[in-house]
Parts: sequence; structure tokens; C-alpha cells
Amino acid sequence: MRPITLSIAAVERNTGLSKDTLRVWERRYGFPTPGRDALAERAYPLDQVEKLRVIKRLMDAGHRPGRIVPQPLEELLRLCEHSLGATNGAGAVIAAPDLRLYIDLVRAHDVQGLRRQLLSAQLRLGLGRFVIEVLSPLNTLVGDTWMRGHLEIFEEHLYTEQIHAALRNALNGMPAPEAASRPRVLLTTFPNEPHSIGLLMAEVLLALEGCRCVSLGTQTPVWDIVLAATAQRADIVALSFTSVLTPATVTEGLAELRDKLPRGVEVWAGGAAPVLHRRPTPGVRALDSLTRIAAEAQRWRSERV
Amino acid sequence: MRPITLSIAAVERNTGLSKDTLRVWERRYGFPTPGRDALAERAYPLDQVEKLRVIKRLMDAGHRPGRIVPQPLEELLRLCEHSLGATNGAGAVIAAPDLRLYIDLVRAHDVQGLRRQLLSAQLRLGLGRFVIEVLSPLNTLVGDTWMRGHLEIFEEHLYTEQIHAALRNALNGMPAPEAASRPRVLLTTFPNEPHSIGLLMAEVLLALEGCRCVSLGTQTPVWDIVLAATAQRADIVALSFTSVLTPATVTEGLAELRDKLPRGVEVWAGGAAPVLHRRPTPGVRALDSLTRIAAEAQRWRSERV
DNA sequence: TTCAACAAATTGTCCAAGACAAATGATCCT
DNA sequence: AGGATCATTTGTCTTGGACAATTTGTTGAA
Repeated sequence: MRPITLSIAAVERNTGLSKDTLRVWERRYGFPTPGRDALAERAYPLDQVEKLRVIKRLMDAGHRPGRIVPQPLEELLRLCEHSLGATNGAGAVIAAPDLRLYIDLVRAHDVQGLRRQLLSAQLRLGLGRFVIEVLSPLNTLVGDTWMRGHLEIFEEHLYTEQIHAALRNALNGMPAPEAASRPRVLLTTFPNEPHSIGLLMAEVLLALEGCRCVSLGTQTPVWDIVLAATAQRADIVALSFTSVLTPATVTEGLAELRDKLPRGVEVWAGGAAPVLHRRPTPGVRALDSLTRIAAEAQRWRSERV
Repeated sequence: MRPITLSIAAVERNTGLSKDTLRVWERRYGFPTPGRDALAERAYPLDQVEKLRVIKRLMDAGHRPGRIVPQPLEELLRLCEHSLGATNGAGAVIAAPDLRLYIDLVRAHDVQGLRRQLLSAQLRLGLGRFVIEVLSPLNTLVGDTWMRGHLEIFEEHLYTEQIHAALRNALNGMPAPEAASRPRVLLTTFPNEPHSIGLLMAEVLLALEGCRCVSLGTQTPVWDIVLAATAQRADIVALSFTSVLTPATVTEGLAELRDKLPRGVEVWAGGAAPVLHRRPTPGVRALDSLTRIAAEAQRWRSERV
């Protein structure tokens, strides 16, 4: 029996590294070193894909490919422990002891327990603090844990599904804002950005501020975002990003969107894509944290009085 | 001032056609015919991008690129109106009168109205009939309408988001089944199958029958489905399909899953993928309609007494 | 030391043309 | 009508080269 391998397209999906990048790394740095299948096409072994994911993670933390791609895996993991801790800093790590509990429930596949725990935290802290202090760092922690290979894919799915349910549940329970309430916020993500949890968290926080939210779900083409914003007479278009999209895609997409939207409509961009703050797009507000949402909503209101 | 143009990456983002495809069409069919910018890179005029979007729609409706890509735009628009009507025939259209109302609300971008209408139908019919008699045919109708170009992408997103919310809402309001209740059902889709509405509808109907449902959300690799089924001690693995996946992928995936799962675990496959019934996989139950779910659940119970 | 300007290295994306398997359509034969 | 066989269509992958944009390193002046 042959070991399991992935095609270059599958690796692109899994790692977020473009086919071009994967090929040029192979040429320049001697990694990855995919075998070839019967058709002489690249066949990436699973462990190399794992390593590529680690590399991607490190690059998001500011490392450069030339330095890290040729390194052996152990060296990279050492870097992970070190620099990830440094970057993401005290916040996540200090909070960790509490959050471990959730991870343990996931690892134990205790869906009911996880659901109870989430609901209990939500009631104890209130919805806003629950999202900001529990869900958000927990997502990062789950991401980290998964990256380091300490979580199966299906466990991550299990977790994501419960968070999804919890957030929808919360949204559903919130009173509808008054019909004339402003601002009107349109939420979505760009094509190829399938993660909806950030979107839902933002929607909850916006709704808490009394904003009228309309979500398009994930993966809306730029032109359709513009159409929707016009149709809904949106005051704000809010986008959520992870690091699945390449920095260039993010920047160009935002510039294009900003250009096509009417002047009066604000563009907010948030999420875990480093490029948002490294190279901010003119006319786009990059929110570095979910906590900023409330303040920004209030700013919008004060400016429009 | 030069006319506005888009880079190849931007066109990929806007149309969903890969860079490779765009280049090869240019070579083969003589369209698109992008100019070149100062760097000698392709620069696509907006009107060509529009035409590409029309082409993409027609292709989703079953047309082949060789026939339509070289056609002039007017011809394509005629095709949009004309040929799609013939393909999908009477079934959906006859059911239309009642359902048209929902479509009209979507087209009017009346999110609140749509939400109210859905809730009202749900209360009037009861959850089970609501899902089977309203949501399911409505999904088909929306799909048809979209293919004919009578619905913008963002309108389809708007609709999908509301259905999502309604189903989550319903699930959330249902009483938790007893701890020992059986069967335990694991729900998910295969990788590259991103549609979750079918999954949610199935989950609702299963929950109505008192099954203990655990959903993994969409896109779980086969091996992880097996791991999850084992971890959750599932009695049934339920999969949802649309026609995004190629028939081969569906058949092979099901065979592999069936092979790796313990004998005692049933595999149920449902959804709008014709191959499920054309070439049924041994050991897999292909459900041709959501109405079958209740009966199948009862069959399972009667067999395990 | 500190800061600016310039040179060098790094890195992602684009290009061209060719190849080929999988999917689809056409044709012929029961 | 249904089924097997052959031809065409079509998306994706391949190689190797090129280049602009960014980051890094160095030099020289304040």
C-alpha cells in the first residue's frame, strides 16, 4: 500500500500557499520534495504538508521563508514555542489555564459537555465578554493546538460546529434593533475565505451595539458586495480575514472594494491576517481586535450626528 | 485617463475562473483578449469581465466553454433567458406559486420580511413539513432562478444566510434527546462539498425522530469521518451531496468510507447528486428524498430491537 | 551613536507553450 | 431505447525564465 499523498491543488487548499509559491520553494530552497505520481505530477506526503503548515504559521508571525523553509522540523517547532508565544503574547497564554478546559472537552469528544460549558460561560460573563474573552482566544488556541498536530481534523470540526451553534443561538436570542436604527452593517468575506466564525463574532458584537446587521455569509465576490451594500443602503461593510488568503489578494481586494463603494460607506476589516496592519489600505479601517468594534460603532454614531 | 482594467488575479477573484483557465481560453477560443499593462501583464477591461461572469453562469447551468466562449455577448444573454427554461422543466415551476413569494422577498432585499415569512410558515406547518414542503423545494427554486440569471449572487447569499439562521434556530429550540437515545447519527459532507443546508435539514428531521445527532459541519476527509464515528460510537453516518463533486469522487469516497467503517455502522447518502441513484454503492443507503429520513430512522429502530 | 540614502538580496507572481487524463459527445451495434 | 467504442473537449499540471516590490545590509554624513 502506498502512503497517502496530496496533489499540489490540495496542498494549496490545505496550506494557503499558492501553486506558484510551492513550486518556486522547491526550486530555491529544496523543500518541499514531493514525489511524483503515475502522471509525473507532484505528490506531497502528509508530513511535508504538516511542515508546510508550520512554516505558514511562522511566516504569519513575521519569519521569512528563506530562513525557515530549509530548517528541519524540530528547529521550526522550537521557533513555534518561542516566537508564537512572544507574538501572541501574554493575553492568550495567561488566559490559557481556563481555556484548556474547553480543549480537553474537545479532545474527550464530549459534545454535550462542551455545549454546557460554553453556555455557562456565556451566561456568567455576558455575551460581549464571552465572545471577546473566551471565544476569540479559544479560537486562536484551537488553531495553535491543531497546527502543532495535537488535534485531529474531526475534533477541530466538532469544536467549530459547536461554536457555530452557540453564536447562531446567541444572535437568534437578541432583540431586533429598531427599524430606523443605524449604522446598517453588511458582513461577509472575500471569495476563498470560508471561515465564518470571525464573521459571526463580529455580528454578535455589532448587534450588541444596536447596529442593524445583514450578513451575506462567506465568499462574496467584490462586485456583489458593492451591489449588496447599495441594495441594503449599508453604512458600513465589515470583512473578516484569516490568513488563508494571500496578502496580495487581501490588499488588492480591499483596494478594489474601497474604490467601487460610494465614499460615504465605511470599510472595516478585521481578523487574523497580519497584512491588514502591516500594509493598511487607504480608506479601510483595520480593526486589530474585536474589542475595537464597540468603540468604532460609537465613533460612527458620534460622527453622524 | 486609461479605462479601468483588472489584473489576472483580480479576474480570478471576480469570476471564479482560475488563472490557468483564463490563459488557456485566450489561447484556444480567442477570448478574453486582455490588453497589457506597463509590465506586459494581462489587463482585463471591465466589459470582458462582465462577459466572463455571464459565461460562468451558463457553464454552471451545463453549457460547455467551447460553444459559448466565442459567442458574442447578445447571443449569450439570449441563451440565458432561453435555454435554461427548457432544462429544468415543470416540476419546480408548478410548485412555484406559493414559493414565488419568498423569491420576491429576496429580490426585494427584504430580509426582515423573509425572516418573518419563514418563521410563520414554520409555525403554521410544523417543523417537519416546513423543511420538506417549503425549504427543500424552495432551495431548488432559488437554484434555478439563480442559474437563469434572475438572481444576483449576493441575493442568493442573502437567502442562504436566512435559511441557515432559521434552521439553526429550529435546532436550537428542540429538546435534547435522552442520553441513551438511539440511533446516534454523525452528519457531515466530503471535502470540496461546502453546502451545509442539506446537512442542517437532515439534522432537523433526524432530531425530530429523536435521534442523537452530532454534526461535523462540511468537508471532512474520509479518514476523519471514520475516526469521528468511532469516537462518537455512531450508529449511522449521514452524508449530504450536491452536484459540486464529480460522480467519481462521490462513488469512490462512499466505497472507501464503507470499507473503513465497522460493519455495524450504516451509511446514509442524500441530496441532489444524481449519481447516488444511478450507480448506488453497495452497503450505502441512498435516500432519494428528505421524506425517507423518518421512515429509515424507524426502520433502524425496529431492526435493533 | 543616529539617521538617511543607496546597493544587494529576497520573494511572490506572472508568462509561455506543451502535455495529458478525465469528462463529454458522437457513432455504431445490438 | 440501451450499451460499447472512438473522437473531441477541457481543466490542470508541467518547466524555466523573468521581473517588480519588498526587505536587508552597507555606507557616509550629521
